[in-house]
Amino acid sequence: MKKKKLLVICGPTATGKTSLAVSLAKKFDAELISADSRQVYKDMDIVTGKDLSGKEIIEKLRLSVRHSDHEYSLVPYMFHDVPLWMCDVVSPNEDFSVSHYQGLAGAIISDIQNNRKFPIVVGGTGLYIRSILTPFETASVAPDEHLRKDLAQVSLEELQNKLLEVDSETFKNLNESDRKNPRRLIRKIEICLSQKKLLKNDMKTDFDLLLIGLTTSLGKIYKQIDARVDARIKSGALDEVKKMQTLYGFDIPSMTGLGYKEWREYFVKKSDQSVISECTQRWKYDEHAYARRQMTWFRREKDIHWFDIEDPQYEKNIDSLVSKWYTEEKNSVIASSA
RNA sequence: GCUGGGAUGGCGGAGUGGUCAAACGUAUCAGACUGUAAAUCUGACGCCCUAACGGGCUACCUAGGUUCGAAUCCUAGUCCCAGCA
Repeated sequence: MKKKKLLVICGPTATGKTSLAVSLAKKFDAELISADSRQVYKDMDIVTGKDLSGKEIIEKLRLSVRHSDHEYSLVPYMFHDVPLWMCDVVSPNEDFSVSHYQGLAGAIISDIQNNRKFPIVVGGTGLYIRSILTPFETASVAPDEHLRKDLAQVSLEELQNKLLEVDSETFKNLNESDRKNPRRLIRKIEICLSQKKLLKNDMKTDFDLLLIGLTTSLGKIYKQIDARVDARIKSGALDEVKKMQTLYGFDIPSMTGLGYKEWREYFVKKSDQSVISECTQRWKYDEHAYARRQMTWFRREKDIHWFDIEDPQYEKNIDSLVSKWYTEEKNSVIASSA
């Protein structure tokens, strides 16, 4: 049995992943799947850098996918002459998480692989990419809103004790950092309390995989980020924030994204000019930190072929790598699942 | 020119005789991570040695001084800010 091809383009923000993906998709007649935890939200366009002017939909590719009691009707945009999936899939106030991504993007990928050419996953959300490559079982344990609400009031120490009581093994396996992370502790408790029977191992996928990472020095990334933030503000980012704020407020997950959360003070407290520059700087710094976090995630992922975008040859090098991979036939040795 | 306030680690900003290499915040660097992931959390952060416990050196504008001991008190100087002229 022939393995199915999947190309992944990842790396920190502001390194030109999308435009690389577009040119590769054109060349190899592929479809793009965004791996971006923020671009899944409708109407959050300028701040998240969606850049979907025109927004023409490819109706004939529409795909209906069921995930945790919801029916999602997915459809790609025509983006620079290439189909682009997983943008605008839910409203900002709708539930969305890795679990959704794993289900929806997974379905899109098989659909493309079975019926058309091949998919290119492109984005900077490491966990989402991970969920495609090795889907995980605990993703099926849905949040328990009651429990979360209760535990939100509880002190760190109490959370630790609670988890210790519910499942001491799990607690002992946690590292120092996670033991001090309330959100993680709550989720662990949630999983342990759920009656769901879980498989021990992650499910395995068996793609003919090529991972490409784009990067460069942090200093250069910071410069890129700063310029991009300024540009987004010029194109009306603030109006978008204001609109979202009026519609949803600042207290929903989608509003914790970079470029939104920083404006809370400006829109809620005092809206004078001096605050604008403070918030803008804050936004830039937060993006810097985000790029760093992305790097620490991706550094740990094995099998990524890294390219420095400062290298004048990088596009050429990627091109030949992909061409070689694309024409190469790889047979699956063990077809495994679950 | 006079009067008052101030000068602290990359930045902001505590500290007013010992427990201060100096709270806290922030930037920066590194790390974690499996239904909030652009989220959440952890560590480092004057220099040097040590695997670590720890130790050494240099530091709170500058120069002197008081004191067993000073970022903290005194004197002079430099610069900054505010009020007066």
